[in-house]
Amino acid sequence: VKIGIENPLSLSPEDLGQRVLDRDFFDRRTKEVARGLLGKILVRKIGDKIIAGKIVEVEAYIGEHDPAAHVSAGRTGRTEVLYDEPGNAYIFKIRGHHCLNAVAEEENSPGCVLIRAIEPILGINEMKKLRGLHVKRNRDLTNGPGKLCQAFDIDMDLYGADLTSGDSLLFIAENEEGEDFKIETTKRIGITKASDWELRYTIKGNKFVSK
DNA sequence: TTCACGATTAGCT
DNA sequence: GCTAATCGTGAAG
Repeated sequence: VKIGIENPLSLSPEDLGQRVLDRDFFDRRTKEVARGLLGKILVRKIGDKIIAGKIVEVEAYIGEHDPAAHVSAGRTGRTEVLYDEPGNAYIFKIRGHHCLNAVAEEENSPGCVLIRAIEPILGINEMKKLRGLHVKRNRDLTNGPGKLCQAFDIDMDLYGADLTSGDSLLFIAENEEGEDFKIETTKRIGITKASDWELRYTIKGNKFVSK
């Protein structure tokens, strides 16, 4: 069965908790983690409701030597979690919008992967409520880092959340029923520093990427 | 305390 | 495609 917006019940919440990615998945070079996260399922639990979607677009921020990374200026208050163990959530605010990252690499090696777009699977009506009436098309629910955080109700309360536990309010699961895809590599979006570095990865041809 | 600067979005033309 | 709105963070004074 192919996972997608046409058959949103093809994954059960119970299955998703069983398929959670372990910490070793994130304990690799940031580029590998970024590419590996494509096609995986982001899962959010809000009370008895569950929201989930397939990751279709990510960007790698590869450490202090990356001029576009927040850690390029060294360790600061908001970047603390990046220096901790991999597999946790790094969340920050930009111009009034939240952005979700998965921390990669071992302790004191502050790489992370920005989740930029998701294909909705479960809880689409809930996403619509959270995003607001002005959103007409389903593809506009989650095709941007700030949009998907709003659709998944992700804010600073989830800073440092453990993405590797099925009991967590936010985690990432294996997609055993996913179809094959090709990865497209491009320049990162919306940055001025190191703007020619090709660290953005998308599922080629997917309609839910941000551009 | 002030100030400049974005890993953005929505609503225009 | 272009741009105004928007606001937390971090560095300087």
